[in-house]
Amino acid sequence: MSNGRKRTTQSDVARLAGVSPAVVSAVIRGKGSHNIRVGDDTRLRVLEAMKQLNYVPDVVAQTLAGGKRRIIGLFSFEPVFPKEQNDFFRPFLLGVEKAAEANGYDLMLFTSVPVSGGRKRIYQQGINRLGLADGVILLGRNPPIDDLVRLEDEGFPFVYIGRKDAPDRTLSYVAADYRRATLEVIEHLHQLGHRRIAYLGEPQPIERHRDREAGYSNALQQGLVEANAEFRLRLAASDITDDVVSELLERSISAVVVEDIEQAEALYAQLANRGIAVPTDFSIGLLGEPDAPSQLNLDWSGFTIPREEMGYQAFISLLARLERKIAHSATQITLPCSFRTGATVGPERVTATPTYQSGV
Amino acid sequence: MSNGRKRTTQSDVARLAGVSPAVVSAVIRGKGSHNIRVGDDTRLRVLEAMKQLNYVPDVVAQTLAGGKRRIIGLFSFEPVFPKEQNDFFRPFLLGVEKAAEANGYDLMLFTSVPVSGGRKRIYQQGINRLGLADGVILLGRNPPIDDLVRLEDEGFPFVYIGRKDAPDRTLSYVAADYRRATLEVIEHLHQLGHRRIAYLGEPQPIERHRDREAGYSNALQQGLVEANAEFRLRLAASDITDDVVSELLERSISAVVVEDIEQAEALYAQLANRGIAVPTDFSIGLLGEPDAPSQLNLDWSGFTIPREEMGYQAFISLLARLERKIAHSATQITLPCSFRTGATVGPERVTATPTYQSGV
DNA sequence: CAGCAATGATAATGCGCTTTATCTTAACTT
DNA sequence: AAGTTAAGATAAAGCGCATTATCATTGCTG
Repeated sequence: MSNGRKRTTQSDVARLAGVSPAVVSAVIRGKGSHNIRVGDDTRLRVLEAMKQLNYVPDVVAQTLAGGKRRIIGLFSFEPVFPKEQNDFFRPFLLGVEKAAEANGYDLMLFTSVPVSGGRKRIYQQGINRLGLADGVILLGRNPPIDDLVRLEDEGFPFVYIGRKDAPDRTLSYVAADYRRATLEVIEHLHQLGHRRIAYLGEPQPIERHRDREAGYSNALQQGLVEANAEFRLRLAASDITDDVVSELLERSISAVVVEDIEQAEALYAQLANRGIAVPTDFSIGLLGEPDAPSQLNLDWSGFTIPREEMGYQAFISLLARLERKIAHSATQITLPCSFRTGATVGPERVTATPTYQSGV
Repeated sequence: MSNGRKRTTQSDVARLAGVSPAVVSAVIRGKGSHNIRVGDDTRLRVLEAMKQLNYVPDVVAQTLAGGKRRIIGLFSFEPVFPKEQNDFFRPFLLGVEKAAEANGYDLMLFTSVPVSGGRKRIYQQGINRLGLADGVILLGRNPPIDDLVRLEDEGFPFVYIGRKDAPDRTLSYVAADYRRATLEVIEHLHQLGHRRIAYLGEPQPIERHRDREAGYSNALQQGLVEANAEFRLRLAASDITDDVVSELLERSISAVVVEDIEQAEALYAQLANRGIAVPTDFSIGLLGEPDAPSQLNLDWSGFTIPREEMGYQAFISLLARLERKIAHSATQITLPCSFRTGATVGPERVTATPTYQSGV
């Protein structure tokens, strides 16, 4: 049907039913939209003919003629079905899938993408295959910003899952509120008595890291962290040595909030080397949730990213954009994370810098 | 581009480049197939015009006009990105994705499918949306066979992941060799001295269950299981009561091979109730691997299903079918499973029916 | 210099469907 | 009875592209 022998077409049906092709089309599309009226008996005759010929409308032709495809593309700059435990992306996709299903859309996974310099790209010698979809949801930690800019300039509707900024453009995205979530983690530490809290992050911060650090800045502004305790570190996990611990102790730091699980684990290990126990002697707040398989398998205190919800909202947001037919109108949505207590944060243990009466 | 304002078309490019639309088409398609020749300078002019207009070919139109779609559909009768731990399907999809990527195909996830009676269906009032794809890979434990039959009769190319039989039809599929794998599990039990081995399966067996049972039958034929020990049970997990254990003991059964994890766990629990330890006193071979989150979290002896490989092969097989343009030519592929030892199978403990000298 | 093959390009047709403009009757108005 | 409206259907124009048949040059052979 789709290959090999000739397809059964609308005209075949029309001929058999003794009507014009337009009527067949009208029968298929049902009432509304078109101004073709079909009598009940005629409709039945057409349906009968369709059945008899085993007729299946050609979606491609329908699409070309009609416009709406009801297809949303899904483009990931990383493998869509990751093999590793690392399930970071799955919840996003689940959310998208649910939204698609709820709205009667199909999903197109663009896997035939060109790779240049080890990175997936949207454009292949100036051509993007995304065109088959009405719009596309983008995904992945480190997209080539050029591609996004170009896509935006073309007016192709897309929504990024995760915050993405581009120079002189306002991109649409659905992001998690890392700033607020970071603030909450610090508030929690504050409630437990911590006043001297340091920040430990990726050496090469991008949007999602900067958002977290902004939360730390907010905490400073609000006095949740003592001003003279402000201490920001940007180190790769492998650079978190014993010296770092020394420095933290010298500064009387009692808690650290950490961007990434790898760094958190490295810090934990170095503390352990010194015989410093978490959370008894020292607290670590993870600014997120462990996504890579944790060797230590600790119950980290931190927050949960609403991944599935983000996927869902990305779809909805894209749909809204499509339906309003406003090509250039960015929507930026930020969803709250959920703070969750774990076993790596405890009450401050009054040591070098007693700020209070020692309570319980 | 795809919505709102007019699309940039080939004619636009042609006009700007001062050539006919056919030339633009030829430039896009590259050498071969068509008999249109384009001079180098002309080609450059066209490419320049394309770039300038930000032209993106319409895949739909390309397709309708006869070009290859390079799209393989993926239709699952169950959610594609399952929320639960139950990751049964993911490896299949991973395999398919890899194959698609390797062959420059895109994947179309059909999620906008109609649901009738709680089951996903391909046909929606006689219409299937699958037509956009060149062919489709089907997936899911309990498809409505009617849909498969109809799809097959239509000549729409598809491959099922998992064995599927339909009356009077030969369907294409990629399956795991459950029969052979079951036989291997029993051989292993045999080597450990077990001679009286029972079979425990689903109350409503379908292909994949029957294949396993066929392995048990083979084992009987080969004398791996004593003829008078033949004992086949088909019970839901909830029906596996203490009576079942009694019956097994009465028959001097020393090992059971079990189709499904749920039943295996139920049996394990009932044995434990009686104080019968696995694998010391009794052995259980699981005919597969635990897919649902196991409460017991046991290290089951059983076999591994080559899921990713199945996905990959399904794609390759479909491709072969498409390229040969043979609509009706089923390909059935069976891939071997890997036996793996776990902690639920041990040497037979000579009890009621001592067949040997009691060894170690 | 006639004859022929490449080379470079065009016009026109059609893929299968949707939709707009149009047409024909039959059924109501006043 | 003339005029209007609604119902039922059709013809025809694309949607954006690929392809086939065709044409105009130019270069080359003997």
